[in-house]
Amino acid sequence: MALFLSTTINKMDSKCRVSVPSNFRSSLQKQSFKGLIAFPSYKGSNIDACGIDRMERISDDLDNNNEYSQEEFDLISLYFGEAEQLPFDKEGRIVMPKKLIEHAFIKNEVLFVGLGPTFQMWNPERYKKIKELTIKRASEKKLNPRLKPIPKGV
Amino acid sequence: MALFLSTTINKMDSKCRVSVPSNFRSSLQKQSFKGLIAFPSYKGSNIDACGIDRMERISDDLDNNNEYSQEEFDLISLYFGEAEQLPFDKEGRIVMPKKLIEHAFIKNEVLFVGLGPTFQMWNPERYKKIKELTIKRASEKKLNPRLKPIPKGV
DNA sequence: GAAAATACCATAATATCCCATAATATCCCA
DNA sequence: TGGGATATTATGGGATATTATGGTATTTTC
Repeated sequence: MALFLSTTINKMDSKCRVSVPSNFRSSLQKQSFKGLIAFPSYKGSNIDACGIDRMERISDDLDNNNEYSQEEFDLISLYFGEAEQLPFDKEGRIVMPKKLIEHAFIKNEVLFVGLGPTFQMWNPERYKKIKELTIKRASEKKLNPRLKPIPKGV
Repeated sequence: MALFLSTTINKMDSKCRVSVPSNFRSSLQKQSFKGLIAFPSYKGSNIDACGIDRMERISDDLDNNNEYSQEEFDLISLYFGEAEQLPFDKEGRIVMPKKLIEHAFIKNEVLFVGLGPTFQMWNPERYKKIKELTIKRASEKKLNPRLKPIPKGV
């Protein structure tokens, strides 16, 4: 499974083309669909994305696992409906659909943020603000930013 | 699981390349990603690092564990965005990203400090100062410097 | 046929590879 | 155990490949 890390800012041109960072691309290129799956985040004004592998797994899980509640099932279904399948061009770029551009207030720069199995795309300034807010809230609640339950054997 | 021990100082060249100490390298080379994961320490001006194995476990844990609060999840997510995946070149060097160089005030030397399952990278002079301060504080509080029983699994 | 979408080509900047070398560490066998 | 022979490091620099980013041409779509 892919592991997306680090952040990169790339430019979006007049045709709404954006180069996907090469380190993200390398794992996406290995998958059955050469590109990425993107959908508007329901939590905020950013775009959630991942490779097709993850979507296939979620789909299989949804099909075989009866532990989902009706609400969960409906929510996931919504995701599938709003998901966009964005193929790479020869240069490793994707074309940003208008819906996503509007949802995330993308101007001419896109910030890619790795989140492990998934990643996000942001308007860089918006990301900065949200990040600062997250840190502020965490320090107010005195959350320990250390990765908590250390996984077995580590 | 990797066990990083001892300290080494290596030079960073004009291309920001640093040779990773061979004893660290040998265990990192065995992992699925030939290189290391590095991120700015939240505690101070140094760099925390480990192998991909550790990150994969943390990522899986985050993906499958529902016991995190939203704040915790958001905060940990920030880490993934700040983490850098640094591959070895043929000679066993990594290229230090500008962000990390700035965070840790790296000049032309990098100090590698083994911490068991992880390790750190420092500006050597800064490390020396912090180390002296730590010892001073410990002696003031009359802490017993003997190693306590090592926690299971670490 | 006009507009939109896609493929194709060009290029500077950057990152990576590949080779060279000196210093150090390791081996090996008398 | 000594000490020469061999291998491995750490480090440097030039050559090569890759990236990100334009623009132009060609194909679709309606």
